[in-house]
Amino acid sequence: MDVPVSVDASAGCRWVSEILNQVGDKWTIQVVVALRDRPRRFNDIKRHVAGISQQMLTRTLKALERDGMVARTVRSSTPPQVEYALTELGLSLSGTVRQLAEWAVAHRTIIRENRQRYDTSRT
Amino acid sequence: MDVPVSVDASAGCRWVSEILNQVGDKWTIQVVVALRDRPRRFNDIKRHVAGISQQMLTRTLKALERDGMVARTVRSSTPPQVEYALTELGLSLSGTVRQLAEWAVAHRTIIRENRQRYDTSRT
DNA sequence: CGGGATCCAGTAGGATACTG
DNA sequence: CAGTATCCTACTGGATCCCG
Repeated sequence: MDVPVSVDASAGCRWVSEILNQVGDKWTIQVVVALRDRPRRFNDIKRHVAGISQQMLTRTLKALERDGMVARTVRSSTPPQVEYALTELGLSLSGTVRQLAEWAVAHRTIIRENRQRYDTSRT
Repeated sequence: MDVPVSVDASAGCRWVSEILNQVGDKWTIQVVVALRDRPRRFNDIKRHVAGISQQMLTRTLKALERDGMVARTVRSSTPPQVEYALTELGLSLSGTVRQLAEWAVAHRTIIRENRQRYDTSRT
């Protein structure tokens, strides 16, 4: 893989924005995190994420499947079982996201303080 | 700072989503990238980002300033000069984002292929 | 030059209700 | 159980005019 490492706006920025736009939507990460340990079925994910509607879960899973982040396996039986699992691509993303997650957790206090200071300073 | 490093859904996920929601919006990253090399003034950033409206640039900069990612310096003169610079917090974020950027660039081809395959497979 | 205020279109996302 | 279809609301983002 001989990929240019530098991200100099022209080529990379649009893509980074696009990726982050998906990853940064309201649910994608939480779904990915829910799948990181093991494959899960639809309502299993729904229970794990908590707060997501079946509508949004469907959309999120479809987007992830489209990108090849998640593999969908249908087992025809009664009741039907559909299992979702992270692919290697999805797993590698989750690893990268984890770093951002740790950054977010590590700096949440400072950010919270900054916001409060900013908000109160302009009453 | 005794912050738990693990991100096990309950505490971290909401924050990660919130951070990524801002970082992943349409312009934040590009603005941060524009400021990574050196401080810039409003229209300088606007020229550098290309495509952004002054409205969205204002909002983006305000959000970044609120979080303490960007410092705003006003130099009262004619014409007035306002300079924006990344703080250390903003710089550290840009470092973390850079990794995600590299991931995005490195996997863009695969993702593009996955999407095409998915889209054509369900014509 | 560096914005603020306003108006407006498009989309993300929530709440059901219905289906195989 | 695992979705699809529909409707509705809120926010995002663009354009434009105005102001210090």
